[in-house]
Amino acid sequence: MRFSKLFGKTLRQAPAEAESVSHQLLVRAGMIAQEAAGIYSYLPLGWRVLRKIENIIREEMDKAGGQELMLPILQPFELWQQSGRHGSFGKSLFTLTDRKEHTLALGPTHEEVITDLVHRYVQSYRELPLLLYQIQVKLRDEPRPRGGLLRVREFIMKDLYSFDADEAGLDESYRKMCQAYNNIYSRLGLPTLMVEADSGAIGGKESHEFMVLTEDGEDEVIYCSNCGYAANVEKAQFAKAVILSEAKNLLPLQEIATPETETIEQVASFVGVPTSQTLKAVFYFADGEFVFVVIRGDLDVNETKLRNVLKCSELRLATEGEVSGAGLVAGFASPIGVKGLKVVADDSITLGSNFVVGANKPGYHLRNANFPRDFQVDIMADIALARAGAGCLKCGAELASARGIEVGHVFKLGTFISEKFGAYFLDSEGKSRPIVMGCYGIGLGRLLAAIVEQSHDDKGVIWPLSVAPYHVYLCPLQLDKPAILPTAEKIYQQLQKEGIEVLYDDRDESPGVKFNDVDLLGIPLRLTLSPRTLQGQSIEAKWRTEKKARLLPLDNLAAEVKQLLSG
RNA sequence: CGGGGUGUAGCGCAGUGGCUAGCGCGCAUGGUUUGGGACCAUGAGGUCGGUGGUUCAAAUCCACUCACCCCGACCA
Repeated sequence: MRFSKLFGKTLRQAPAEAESVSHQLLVRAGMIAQEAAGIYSYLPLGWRVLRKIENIIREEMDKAGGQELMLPILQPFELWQQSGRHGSFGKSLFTLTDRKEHTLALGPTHEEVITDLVHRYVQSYRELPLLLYQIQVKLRDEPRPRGGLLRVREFIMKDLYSFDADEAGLDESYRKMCQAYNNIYSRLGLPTLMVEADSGAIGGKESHEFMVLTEDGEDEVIYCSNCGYAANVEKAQFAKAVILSEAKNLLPLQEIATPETETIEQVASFVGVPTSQTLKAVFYFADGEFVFVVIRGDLDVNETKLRNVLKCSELRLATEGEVSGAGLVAGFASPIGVKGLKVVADDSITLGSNFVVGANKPGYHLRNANFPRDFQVDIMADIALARAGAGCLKCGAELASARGIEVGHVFKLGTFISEKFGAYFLDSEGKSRPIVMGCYGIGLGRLLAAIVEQSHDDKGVIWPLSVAPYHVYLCPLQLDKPAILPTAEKIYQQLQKEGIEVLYDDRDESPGVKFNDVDLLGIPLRLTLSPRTLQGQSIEAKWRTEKKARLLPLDNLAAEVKQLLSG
């Protein structure tokens, strides 16, 4: 490719709205351009990178036994009613109305379509297992697109769906996919961490995410460097310390005046106990129902866990008005004596005794509250948020925290979707059983952005060879000097003839401009031809990742370059 | 949806009521340059996000509205 003909120019300054490193660099390099919030065009260079990522993914999916197909983006809304997931996807589901006033959804994912498809074709266990995948555009009306390509509303995603006869088959498909994912990340030069995850709106049981650890990641990962336990904070479990009160026995309830103590910290220090000796009350609205949540004072509520135990789709904190409307006194609320409200407790309230709780009247708390002596709960579960410093549930070592970009997510779906769509098969004994499903997604654009986030310097992007838009940047200097241009042209032809991907900078620009552009674009190997090098019948070769250059003889250059690229 | 911010040339920005809206980069033409974002000259490029209002006069003041960004909520 001749640089002079390339569509998309490099920019010295990134647009003001670009905040994340990958967003800035990709825009400055002329690889992507924003059209609207969370909607981007890929320019030729960016598209080349994306297609390379796509091909690597495709190769690994095929190697794992996947079969590629193409599914519709326009989907009958009825499919979503049939699966019941229109509720869990909620407003993220784009919908439109056709001329016959029929509602269609723009596919945010394709479990519905593929299960509906598979149920019409698969009738026997002999046809299983089946691994089907697609690489195509998905649309989600995200509440807040952000970070350039990191979170968008229109994106290209590889999604593979596995169909197995039983749980053991699913386990095998799941294992294969995890292996394929690790192959993909390794070919992309992207270190990832596999973490336990919540399955969210997709649904299902076991689920893992693949995280690229970086400070600007939007997810938080809790991990144990001793035993290797790692989980998204949404899912992370931890060992809750057992708190022993000074008194060994359960003491009688005692009301105490606690003026102007609204927060747990104020209450604890006023009464003279640690926060772990108190109980905290938090109020939510879950699908329109008021919920009273109680948790030990030193812990916080994990809203994802709470959502899961409540099996609700919409969850938010209750407003002050709703709290007082429920007959509660904010800041002094108490689980003791509540009537007619759903009470959810974290199991930490059983790991201690003689707690301080609100008295449900302003300015007063109660000492020595004990469960279940003094109050009852409707649901007791782990709904606590893990934090760095807590103990690992598996080995007891101290947990740590890091931020990450989610570049892959795999789910064991089970049979809930196949049952809804009547995707049953006959097993070897002639018995009808639902197909056991899994799904495995990778966002290509996010992957591209994650590579940049994780591989760049102050000059620009540093592409790994496997996805670089071009492998070689051919850079003649002083084009008006004798023999420079003809020699460069000849080299360009030779390299192309040998199948080397070369970006030929035929522009009449100063050396500084060219060098800065190639660094920004992140092309791995730079070949510089100047009167100086030409005098010795040589050309200078320099890797993007290295400071030092070396001279290569001009004759047999293509072979030399090939050697360098393969080595 | 709550909080904060920004909309002036392709990009970055200046311009707090005054008549012809500027600067840098980029772009075009000519010339001089050439190993890390050269220089000179000339030039093209603007419904100042939109609508309505106040005023003799609005990029500038007021109201409404739209778009985009950040934090939170939410979300693979």
